[in-house]
This record gives sequence, structure tokens and C-alpha cells, in this order.
Amino acid sequence: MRISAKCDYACRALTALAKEWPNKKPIQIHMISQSQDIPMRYLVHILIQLKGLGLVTSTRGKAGGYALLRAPKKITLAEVMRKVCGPLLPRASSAAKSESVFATIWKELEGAMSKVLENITFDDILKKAKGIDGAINYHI
Amino acid sequence: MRISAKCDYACRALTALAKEWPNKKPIQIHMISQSQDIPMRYLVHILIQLKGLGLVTSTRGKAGGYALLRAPKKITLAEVMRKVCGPLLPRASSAAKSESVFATIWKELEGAMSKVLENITFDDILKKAKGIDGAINYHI
DNA sequence: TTATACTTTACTATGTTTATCAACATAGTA
DNA sequence: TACTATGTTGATAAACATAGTAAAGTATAA
Repeated sequence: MRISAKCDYACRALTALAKEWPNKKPIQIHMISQSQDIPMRYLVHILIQLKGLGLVTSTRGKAGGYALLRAPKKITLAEVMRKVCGPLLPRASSAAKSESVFATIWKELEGAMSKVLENITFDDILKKAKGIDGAINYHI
Repeated sequence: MRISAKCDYACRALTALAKEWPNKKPIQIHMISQSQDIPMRYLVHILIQLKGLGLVTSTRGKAGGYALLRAPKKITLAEVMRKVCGPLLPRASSAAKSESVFATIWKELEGAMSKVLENITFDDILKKAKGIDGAINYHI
């Protein structure tokens, strides 16, 4: 089991947008791509999805780009993960088998994950990032 | 993010074997396939992997088959998941990016999952399954 | 009108899941 | 020993999902 690249990218992209909150100026795709080291051509699709999910808004034309639709404090990792990565349960579980022991266990596991992710907002992530960047100072 | 069918199958197969513990007689692949509703040709490969991981043993020839190598009580879901499904972290995370905020968060998440899974042994699963089978009585 | 940046569609590459088949190993029997 | 039924092992390939690329289309500020 793995967190997909797409999910990781989506979270990192949202972090980049959260950094600018509540500025009015939108951020261009290539900026996000550079700062977060995400393949630009792929990021395009992810941002469109995030827009469809009601997490970000977009502006076209010159000085266009993307911006958060809500305050970072109001966006939890749980919401993003659920929307972008989908549920934890295996696809194959049929109706009959949904009564199986493991259906119960996987749901229990999903609950434990949610508990952790509900308590992390993108405001928290910004604070954590500042700590790491300050200590290591890796980026230019 | 999803629990792969393979992981789900592996757990169900181990449950089928756990039911027979500590009988001496090995269980054939087609028996496991039938009772757990797992595609037989695929199950073959999963069992070979489980054998390589030191979870089960196999006997060839007439009356051959598979059996657990340890008591169900001594096998946790955490061990199986870690071995079969691999780590939670996204593959793409490079060395530089491993210092990223999300690398930390994904590890935290993995820890929360482990805590749940460490506390579930295949003995527990057998008991749960009995409860469900007894109540619903779905299988022939 | 024009440059710019988002939007949409189509395509390629890679990896995972599942199915098929031939080769090999073992136990029982004569 | 040789034969045979039964079952494991391993290689290969089709079907599908994911990850990433490319380029033409569309909206908007200047």
C-alpha cells in the first residue's frame, strides 16, 4: 500500500498555495511546479481536479493562476486525502463479501487514519514547513 | 489510496490457513481459493510470496498444500501488511525531498496505522469471523 | 489585438493484477 | 525401479490503472 504520487503532489501544491494566503494574486502552475518539484505537465491535471473538488479557484489570462478557496486553517488533510486519494477499501470487495471480517478491519483502519488526518490543517503544515526550512535551509 | 486486492487476498488466505491450525494436514490451493473466493491462478503467486516471507510452509506431492508456520496468535496483521503491501510512503520521494513536511506526516500516519494493526492477530480475526459467520451464516 | 496562462483532449510509458501454460517435485503403487 | 496422480514452481502475456507528455484550444488583462 502506498500513498500515490498524485496525492502527495496535490498536498504539496495546496501547501504552496496556502503560503500565499490571503494574498489576492494567483500563483501560476510553473511556480508551484518549481517550488514543490512537481512535473508541470502532470500538475496541470491535478490542479484541475482540485478545482473541481472545490478546494482551489483559478484565474485565466495574464497574471492568472491558482489560489485557495478557503483559509488554510479550514482545510484538513483528511478532506484532501479523501477527495483526491479515495477510500481505503479494496475495489474488489463485492456486496456479499462486504460482510467479511476484513471489510470491518479495513474500515477500522480507515477510521484510525482519519483521526490523525482530521487534526492536521494546512495551517499546521505551513508552521511545520517553516521549522524544517529554517533548520535545514535547503532551498534557495 | 487503497488496500490492494493482493493484500486483501493474502490476509484472507492466511485466515483460511489459520482455521486449520494446529492440524498436521496441509490445505490445497484450490480449497483456499474456493472458501475465500480468491482467483486460484493468482492465489498461487501470493502463497509463494507468503512462503518466501516465512509466513507459511508448503508440502508437495499427493496430499500436499500449504500450512501456517507459526500459531495464528503469533502473527499480527501489521507484519503481514508490511511484508505484503510494503511501506506507505510514496515511491517518488527523493533523498532531498525526504526532509519535506509530508515525509514526516506520512510517517506519522504509518505509525498510527501500525498501532492498530499490531493489535490484531490472526487469532483475533478467527474469533471475529466466527461471530460474523454465526450471525449471518452466509456460506454453505 | 496580443501575450499570457488556464483548459481540454489525446497519447505514451510503466506498473499492477489476473490468467494461461509448461515444467518440475513428491508420494503411492506395482 | 518405473509409472502415475496430484500439486507446486516459474515464465509469459493480456487487461487494466497510474504516471507523465504533448499540443491545440480558450479566456482575460493590458
